[in-house]
Amino acid sequence: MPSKREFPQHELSQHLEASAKAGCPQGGLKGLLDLSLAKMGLTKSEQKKADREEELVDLAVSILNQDGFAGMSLEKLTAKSCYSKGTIYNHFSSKEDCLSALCIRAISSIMVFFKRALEFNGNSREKAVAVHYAYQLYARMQPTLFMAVLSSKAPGVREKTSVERVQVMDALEFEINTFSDQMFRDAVADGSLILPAHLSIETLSFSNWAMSFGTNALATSAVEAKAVSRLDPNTLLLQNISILLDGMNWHPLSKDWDYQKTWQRVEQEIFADDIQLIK
Amino acid sequence: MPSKREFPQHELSQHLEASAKAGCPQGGLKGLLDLSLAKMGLTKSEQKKADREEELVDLAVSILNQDGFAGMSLEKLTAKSCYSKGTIYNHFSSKEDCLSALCIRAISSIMVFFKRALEFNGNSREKAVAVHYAYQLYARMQPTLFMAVLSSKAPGVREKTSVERVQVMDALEFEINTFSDQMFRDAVADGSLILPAHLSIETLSFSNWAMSFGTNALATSAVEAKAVSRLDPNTLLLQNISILLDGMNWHPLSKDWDYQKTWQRVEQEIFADDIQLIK
DNA sequence: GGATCATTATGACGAATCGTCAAAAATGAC
DNA sequence: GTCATTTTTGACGATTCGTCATAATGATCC
Repeated sequence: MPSKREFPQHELSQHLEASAKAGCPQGGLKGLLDLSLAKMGLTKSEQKKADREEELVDLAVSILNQDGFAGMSLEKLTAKSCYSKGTIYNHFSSKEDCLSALCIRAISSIMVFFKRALEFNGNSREKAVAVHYAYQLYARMQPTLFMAVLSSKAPGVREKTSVERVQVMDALEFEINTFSDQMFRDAVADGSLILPAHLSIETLSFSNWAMSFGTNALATSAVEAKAVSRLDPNTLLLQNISILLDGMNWHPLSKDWDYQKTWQRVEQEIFADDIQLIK
Repeated sequence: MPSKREFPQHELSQHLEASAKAGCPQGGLKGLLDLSLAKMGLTKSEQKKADREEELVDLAVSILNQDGFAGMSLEKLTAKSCYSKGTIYNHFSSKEDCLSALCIRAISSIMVFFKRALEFNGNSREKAVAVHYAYQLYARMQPTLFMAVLSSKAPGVREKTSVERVQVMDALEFEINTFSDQMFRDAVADGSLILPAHLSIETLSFSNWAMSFGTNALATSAVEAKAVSRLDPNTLLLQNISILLDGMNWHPLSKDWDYQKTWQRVEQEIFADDIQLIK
């Protein structure tokens, strides 16, 4: 479920989008896509609806980036789109439902990043490092969206999300989960990681996630805090992950390998284009 | 800044508080406290205001626990208190300011827990484990409040918080930060922890925080998620922390010491009363 | 084309919340 | 008791939420 255009607001659309009613009818190259997309059981009207939802989520992302989490409202989305409130509520059953749609977009994008990271040419631990790089990169590119994913887990949000969307979210979570587990399975398979006593693949996979999430969340939210600002943001995650993976005894250990170098290689070889957008 | 009564909603006040206008005048044992409290430069009216703010934060916590994060509103707080909207806004300059007050309450409580945990009788790493236990215990006792602390770091919230409160928050953060650093300094001092190459006290302290926060945040928010539910919630944090501290080479390593036992001892010897409230 | 029915879009509406402010009440000084 | 200062009050306009009767659009059949 990769999205067509992911980070428009970093380029030039900031101002374009601000002038209301952007991206309304514009049936430009849609026609070309119709053939390829309509092939799996989607009627023309369903396809139209899906396209519009894509547009609306794009708009919602731009509102989120502009006005922050609390500033996001379906009222604004209505104003910014060329549709009326009723139509908006036809797509999103509630504000929370819209938030969940944003999260689905975010998780999908992260998954795409992860798969790209996995293409890094290196040993199993280096690949894991590459995936962490991807996670951190996304958190820096889309800080608000990154944090919003957590909010969407709150009970109040989940309750007000349409059942279909909850299913999609759960499916995505399962996918990303399986992906993470597989990294560890691969490492065990190639002998670079030997399962410590009493620890399962699932436990290692989760601790790996918890550390990465915790580091990115704190780095994103608490940039003004001394605890974070006193450290180097570029290598924060790498250092934390290195300690953790050393603790798992995942070879080669950080004392025997220059993961700083790996980190830089990932940046240059896989995400050179994306890192440009930040700077 | 310890709060007078911390976890009222777990006992019996759920229903009591629901019936509106709770805890209004009730000048019960206030008189007794006046003497001791009024000693540092607080006029009588300032003291009165501080007392009322304490009451209001109590009420706000109960609303938060009842209606969740999004359901919290100063309108409800007004209705539940015996004051009018103007008075409420006299205490909290905005909804976000009130949220920050809640976070100050939360962080203060966590700090109290930490100090209690530090009294655990054991080696330096066991003390660290005890502090993690305290953190996890608070997250379980006050899940919404625990997550709210993160939200209060968002720029939109910080901007709308009164300057004095921001100062208090920063001071608290510094205190908790210093506390964490000190644990590592002590460990280095007694020889159980030797600083790994190129890693500072600050880095270790932060990675320790990131792991604990990440684990607790995910365990709190994603309880329904497979990635978390498939694991044992009681030992989740201990396992993650054990891997991390092993990675730091903090002795005794987990293979040489039964930290599971330590974990249980902390529960029984330090937090026996509090763990009762959860079960 | 035109009649008929189904689907979708619209925006007015009531309710909840936000934050403000002029007027009323309380407090305190003399 | 009087006056000045501080505090409290609740009515108010603005914003947002989500709903729903009505209008517009589109599909189908004659």
